[in-house]
Amino acid sequence: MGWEPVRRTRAFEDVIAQIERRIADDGLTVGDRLPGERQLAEQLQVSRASVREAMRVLETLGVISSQAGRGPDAGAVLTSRPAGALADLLRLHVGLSSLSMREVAETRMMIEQWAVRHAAGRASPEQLERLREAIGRMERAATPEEFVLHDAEFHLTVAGLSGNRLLAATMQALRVTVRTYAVQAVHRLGTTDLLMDDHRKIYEAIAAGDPEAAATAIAGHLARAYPGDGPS
Amino acid sequence: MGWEPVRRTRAFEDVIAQIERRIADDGLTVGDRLPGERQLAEQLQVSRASVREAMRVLETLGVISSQAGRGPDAGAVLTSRPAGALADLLRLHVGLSSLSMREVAETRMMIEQWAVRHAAGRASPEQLERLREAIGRMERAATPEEFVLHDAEFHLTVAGLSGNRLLAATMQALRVTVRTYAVQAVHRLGTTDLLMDDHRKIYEAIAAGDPEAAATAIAGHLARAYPGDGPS
DNA sequence: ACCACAGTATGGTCAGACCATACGTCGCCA
DNA sequence: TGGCGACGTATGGTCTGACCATACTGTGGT
Repeated sequence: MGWEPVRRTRAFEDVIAQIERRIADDGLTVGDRLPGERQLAEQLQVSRASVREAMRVLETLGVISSQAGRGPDAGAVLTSRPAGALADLLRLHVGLSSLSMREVAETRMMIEQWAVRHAAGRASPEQLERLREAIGRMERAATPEEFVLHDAEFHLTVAGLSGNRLLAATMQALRVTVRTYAVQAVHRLGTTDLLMDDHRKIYEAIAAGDPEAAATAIAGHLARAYPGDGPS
Repeated sequence: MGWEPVRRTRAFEDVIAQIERRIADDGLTVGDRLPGERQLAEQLQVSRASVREAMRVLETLGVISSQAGRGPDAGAVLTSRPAGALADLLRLHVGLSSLSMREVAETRMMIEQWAVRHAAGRASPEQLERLREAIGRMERAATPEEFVLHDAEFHLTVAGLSGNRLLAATMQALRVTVRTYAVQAVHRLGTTDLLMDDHRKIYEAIAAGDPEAAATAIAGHLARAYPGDGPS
């Protein structure tokens, strides 16, 4: 027969569901505060431990941020940090070998190609300026670590050109995940001249409004950076 | 001066870090069991509550799965379910309006275009067979809910063609997120004839090995499905 | 050989306590 | 009157110890 297993909901799942419902019904939004853990526990008729497990889940998903003490900033506040959650997710699954660096790098290629294709010729002067500044800082970088830092800034700005926060957050998480590899790869290359040329080509294609040239430049750059696992 | 705030790590964060280290060092992999909560608490010199908060985080990220009782399947077992974590993340952030359906739909378009471009002409006979079966089931679907179910099967198979588990998992999460919209949109359309034509075109382009035709077909299909927020 | 029952290890939940933190408030003193 | 220091208090963070529900494991009887 069509029997369904009794879906036992754990207390903390119920807490999450009710918080979610209040977000939808009461129109709670980023910046709003949730009731304290003790109050929430009493209102929902569960123990504080269950409330805390729910908080931990929501915090992991980048939806709340908790602060001890007293005052306007204390307690659990609704936030929006999907990138942190995605980064944790990628790090753990890569560590478990349930995702490979190849897949991560490939996803990155996809996002950046999409972003530059849709941004070529449409980037604002401020965005172009940010790209130029990042390139400038890369040129002046003294160490591989510093270079990678500004390289990340460049590529995150590129992802931001898509105007899509989900893609931007994913890109940020991907960068965090490959950061160690990136530093090692820059060390290995010795020089960053080739990478700098790539960045300039990418910038010019975007500024010139040539989608295919930008996509090609990105592809070449990432192919150089991930010869078998790489940086930037 | 370059003072950094003392980053006081919470107990459960330390637990996560140590579990992560053991995954890396001891080569733990999917299917392996973690020690029981009580034992872990004693070994790490923290309370069971802190261990449980760490477990909740890892479970949220799709890395472990807990089962009560006794025996080989009981306890916390390492798993790999990134899609569930991604779906939770999307649902909450869309609910908070920190992500829009437009961004979700756009991301979906990007993944599917990438997948078909890279799969055209390279899909295995089994994969093509799965696509044909999904189309067949869509044709025989009696209700919009049923149609959307098999439509999801088709599109997930398409995403799987990329050979990239991260993209496949993301696609799965995106589908879950737009599912309600999809059912409503099919109701609104009244007929599924146009959608069926789209699916056949996509299939043919993949089978024929024509990347650009496949990409165009996908784009047209999704444009039809998301006129302002849609299905399929 | 089979089966029923007690034992036991597991996660799930709860209650209550204490600590650390950071703001609010009150009152003292200049 | 203004400032400033001590105390009060609400917040999250942690711990302890207990009990429940679940599901295997072993044991003993038939």
